[in-house]
Formats: sequence, C-alpha cells, structure tokens
Amino acid sequence: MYAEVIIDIAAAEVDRIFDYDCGGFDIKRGVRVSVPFGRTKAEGFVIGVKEDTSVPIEKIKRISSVLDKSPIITEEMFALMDYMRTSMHLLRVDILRLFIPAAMRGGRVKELVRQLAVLSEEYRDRDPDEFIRKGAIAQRELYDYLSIDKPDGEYVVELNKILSASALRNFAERGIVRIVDAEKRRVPYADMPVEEESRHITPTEEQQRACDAINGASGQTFLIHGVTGSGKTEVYMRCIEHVLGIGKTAVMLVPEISLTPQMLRNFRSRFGDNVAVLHSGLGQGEKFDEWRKCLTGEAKVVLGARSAIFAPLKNVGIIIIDEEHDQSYVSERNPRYVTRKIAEWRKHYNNANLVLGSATPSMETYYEAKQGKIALLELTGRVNGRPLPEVRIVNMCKEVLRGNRTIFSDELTRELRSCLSSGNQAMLFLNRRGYASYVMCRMCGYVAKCERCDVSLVYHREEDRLKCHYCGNMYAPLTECPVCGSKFIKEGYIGTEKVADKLREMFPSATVLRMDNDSTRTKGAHARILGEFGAKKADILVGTQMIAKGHDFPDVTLVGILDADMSLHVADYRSVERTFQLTTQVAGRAGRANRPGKVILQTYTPNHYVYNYVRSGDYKGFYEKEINLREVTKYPPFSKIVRVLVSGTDDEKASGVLKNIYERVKAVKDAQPDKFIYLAYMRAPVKKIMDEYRMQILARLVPDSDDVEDLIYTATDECRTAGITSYAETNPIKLS
DNA sequence: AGCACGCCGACT
DNA sequence: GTCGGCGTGCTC
Repeated sequence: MYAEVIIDIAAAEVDRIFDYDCGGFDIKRGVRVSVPFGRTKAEGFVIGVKEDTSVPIEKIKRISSVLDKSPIITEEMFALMDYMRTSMHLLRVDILRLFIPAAMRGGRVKELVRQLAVLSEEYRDRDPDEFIRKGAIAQRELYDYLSIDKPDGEYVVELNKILSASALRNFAERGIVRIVDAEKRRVPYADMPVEEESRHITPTEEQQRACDAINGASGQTFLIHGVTGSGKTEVYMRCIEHVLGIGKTAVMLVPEISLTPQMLRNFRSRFGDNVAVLHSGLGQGEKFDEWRKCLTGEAKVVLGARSAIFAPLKNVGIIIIDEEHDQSYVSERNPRYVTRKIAEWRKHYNNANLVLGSATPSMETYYEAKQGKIALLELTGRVNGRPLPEVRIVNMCKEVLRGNRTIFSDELTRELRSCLSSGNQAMLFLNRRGYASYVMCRMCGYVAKCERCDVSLVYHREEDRLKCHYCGNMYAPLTECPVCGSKFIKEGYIGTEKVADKLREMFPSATVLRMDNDSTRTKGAHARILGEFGAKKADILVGTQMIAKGHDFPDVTLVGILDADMSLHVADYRSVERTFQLTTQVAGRAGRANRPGKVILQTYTPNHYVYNYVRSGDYKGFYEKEINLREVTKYPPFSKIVRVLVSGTDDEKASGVLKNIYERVKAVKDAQPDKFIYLAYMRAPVKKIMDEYRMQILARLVPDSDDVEDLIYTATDECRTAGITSYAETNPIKLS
C-alpha cells in the first residue's frame, strides 16, 4: 500500500503529492505521518491511500510513524481543500494548516491525560454501610460525592483539592474506585460566571418571523439587518437551538471573540458544554482541546473568530456571521481567504443555512439582498428600548477660525465636563495611534522617514521614540533637523496617546484609559482595559477602532468622534462606506434606555453626505446614495477589482516579474477587451516596506469575469521566481 | 523549508 | 594549495 502525502513544509516547490510505502502501518486518509524527506525528517498529511504507484520503486521510502490514531481531516475538509486550491490558488499545505490548530504541528501539544477516579460498578448500588466503617467520615463523604455528584467520575487532582486523599487511596486499593487514564479537556474561561438562564424571553414578532424564515429553509443565505440592540443574538441562538434539535451542528462567527465575553456567556448558559470557543486569544492547549471537541462531536456549537469557519464539525446545519461587514473576516496574510466564500461553500456542502447579520451591512451584501440573491430580514425594533443617540456634527473649520487649534471643539469640551460632573463615562474615538503622526522641520520641510519603509515616522511619547508603523523600527526622537540643523520641529496630527495626555491636563481629577495597538500588546490587555472601564475604574476611554467593538457600557452617555474624516479621505472606493460603518458603530456605544446618549462628531467636511445619514441613523438612505455612486463609477458590486502585488529587495527583478505578469494579463485583455474596465501597472502607494520594493497591477473587471480573474491568478502563480513575493487578490480591503 | 553539491576569493 | 562564500536543485 502506498500513501499520498503532502509534506508539511510551506513552499510551492514541495506542495505536491509524495508517495510513501505504508510499510505495515494501517494508514487512513486524513492522518498525519512522520516521514523521511530528502536528507531530513518531516511531517506530512496523508491525503490518499492506494495500491499502486507510478513513482519508480527505488525512489519510494517508508513512513516512519503514524501521528494520529484516527483521521484529523474530515472528508468535508478534503473537498473544501480542492475548492480553495482551484478557486483561490492556495497551496495545499497552507490550506491543511488552516484546518488544524497550529500547535498540533511538531507534536507540541497533545491530549492532556489525567487520572480519573470512577466508582466501580459493583459498588455503585450497594449499601455503603456494608463496606464503610461507621467512623470513616472522609470515606463516606468521598463515596457520596462520587455516587451522587460525579457518577461519571472525577479527576484525581480535583478530588484531592476538596476531599481526603487517603480515603481515595483506600478505595482504590480495595477496588471500590477504579483509577483510569482519561483525556482531560482544558476549558477556556472555565471560571467565568454563567449568565442567568435567558430562554424564557419571548421573542418579538419580528424576531419570531426571522427565526421562522430561517428555520423553515435549508441551503439558503439570509441577511439580518438590524441595529445594535435589535435582538439579533436572540435570533441566532434560537436558530442554533433549532438545528441542534434536528441533530445538526452550528458555527457562529464574531469579529473578535476575545472582546465579547458577553456572547460566550450567553452561549454557555444556553448551550452548556455543547459550546466550543475558538479564537487567537486562547492558549495553545486550550485551542487544541476546543478543536478536538469539535472533531469528536463533543461540541455541537462552535463560537469563534474568522478561522473558526474551518472548525471540524460534522453535519453543519447553520453558519452565522455576525457583523458581516467587519474587515476581520478577510484574511490579509497568506493564506488569503474571504470567510464569506468559505461559509457559502460549507453551506452548500451541508445544505445548511448561512445567516449574515449587521447593523451596517457591506454594500455588496445589501445589494445581493436587494437583488433577491439572498433573503433579507429586517429587525427594526429595539429590544432594550435604547433610543437612537443624538448625533451632533461639529464643524472643525469654524473652531480653527475661532482660534481653537486643539483637537477638542468647544462643544465637546463642554459636553465632556458636564458628562464627568454628572458621574457618567465618555468614550473618545480617534483612529490614529501614537502621539504625533509625523514630525517635520519648520525651516526646510524635512519629514522623518523610516529607513526601510516608504512611510513617515510616528512619535510615541511613552517610549520617547519615533516608530515605523509598518516594520516596527524605532528611531531617536528629533530635537533638531538632521538636514538644516534647525530646532523648530513641528508635530503632525495628534494621536490617541496625545489625546489621553491632553485629557489628563484638562480634567485632572478624571481617570483616562487608552486602548490601541500599543496599549494592548500583552495577552489579555484588551479584556483588562475593557473590564476596568466597565467597572467604572475610569471616566474616559480613548481609543482607536478597537473601542468600537466589544462590551456595552451602560454608563457611557457621551461619545466623541475626534476626526471622523480620517477614514473618509483614504483613496479607496470603500472609504465612504467604511466611514459610515465606523462612525455608526462608535456612535452606537452611547446611551441607554434611562440615560440618553450624545455623540459629538467632529469633521472638517460637515457637508459630506455621509454625516447626514450617520446623524439620522439612516442605513437605507445611505445605501441608496452610495450604491448609485458605485454603479455610475463602476466599482464593486458593479465590477471586480483584481490586484497583483509584487515585492522584493531587488527593485529591477521585482519590476521584471511585474512586467511579465502584466504582459500576460494584457494579452488576456486584448483577447477579451469587453471584460476589462481598467488595467494598469504602477508602484504601490507605499513604495517600500522592510526594504522590499512594492509594485502592483490593478485590473477592474466586469462582474461576470471569473475566467479572467482566474487567468490573472494563474499568470501570477506562473511568473513567480525566487526572492520575489507576489500574490493576486480580489476586491482588496486596503490598497496600500 | 532544509540540505548538499558546486564553482570562485582570502587565508595557515 | 585549502576553507568557505551562498547560487541552484532536489526531496516520494
């Protein structure tokens, strides 16, 4: 017998099938093996077993050992691998690695085996007085505990914490208790308090209608459009209950689970041990165990971030993507994939339903719903009775004219003061981290730049360093201009760090917390900062878009959006959409039923149409306006943008590769000119990152052009050379 | 990804 | 004369 093996080395040259002699091992498709490879050893995935091989017999080597008792890759995942390979041009190893927890490779994490004490059968229903002496209280306690509280047994370590170890030893010697080796699962958030049972909530008519529509369908995609607090989560949970009831399983995706322990609490209370959690915040052992629970069928529901779409659940009945517009659903590192596409595939494979939920759906998704390609469910009511916050648009140009050069408008300062004095909390949002976005010489105009990247440096006060946000390199702060020697150094746009400093100056008695990439470097920092703010240990929370997601804070009555225009002026067709989504989401943090919230939105372009729709919370109005623009300008969903990015330290070599790809794409265009709206090559907006020169091909294709898209991907694959990285992507999230 | 083979510069 | 630079080629 021969095994077809994919070697666990991420390189295109070895991403092929290697045949190995099974050598007496009982090899099944889906297990991992250890094999001799070249002059070394390697791990590999068995993707097939066969009787004969076409490889010359003298080349064949034997498998050295089998790493899994049973397959860890399911048949569904093998089929998914084929789809991802052909349609997304990914390497088999990269795909297989997505399917298993990283810690499994190299045998770093294993099942945790612990001793389990179980009451022996023959003693189970007997009268304990027959074999436990009257005075042996400890033994009696142990017997009662094991027979009543833990009929399935309890781990010895746990027993020893609460009961007599000598009584246990005595029982084990007498055979009253059997000690067996058992797999013990590491349970994340085991000590988390469980939410009160919430099943008795009666759904609103709208919620019920949504549930009925979803539960009555199969193989369909739905979009639930509903504002924050419209009760989407309740609909999700009811739909999951329904699929569990018919013996199927459920996948629930959220943008960043470590930020929403609330969701997990709800799920634990509703579905108990049936829930597995999967996200990057887990320890390696925890992640491995949660994943195994999915594979073995111990878990029926998986709650997780993007990568949980690959959870090895069998017989999936429903897939839910909450906050479907969120960018975190698109993987930007290789392997690049779009969660929605994987979800659609799994939906189809399992004849399951796919539910997308958002208060601000992406243009593409809402357009699909409008076109009738997916079903639209609207939740208009507000379950918790929270009113729409009042959004006030503040014209910052007027502040400048009035001589206010700070980032705080008079109105915001006034509102902050009254918010704090009435004992409430405020959140300030600024999507720019650091202290000053750039530093510049006032005399000669010199701007400090990174040596390895084509970007200006950001001053960070905590470290007192200039930092490159692309490569992380640090430089000494500027005290004088290195070009002209002038001491007049100007600080550019204010960042979160400086905002926090200014606030401490303005409101000395207030406690200010900051949440951005820099203050959340360490594990668990997200949860800590949000926890502190939630516990009212701080009055003001300043942060980047990180603070837009996550907890609800009942005492937040004021939200300040310091520079709403930041995302608006990015040269990207999605910038207006993103601004609407981001500001709406941030604004939604303000106010509760009993305390109405206020949002101060500061902008230099107060007349831009997006802010009108943000103020009135009018998603549909915004959609209509924006979709018209997209149609006229021929941007997605009315076209498809394919971008090829080539980079390398050797500028000329990289350009050579780029031109090769371009020539091939150009030939496609000449053959099918009507498929192209636009085609050009150029340097990337950020010309250099980490000493690698970057350049790109941009193609805009008509919607019905999957064949051309595939040809571009293929051209990219075939022009790949050593020392140059290149990849193609469709409708990229960011075009830097 | 590793690792070895292989053909040109500065050293005991 | 040799040690060693890392270019390129292969791995069932």
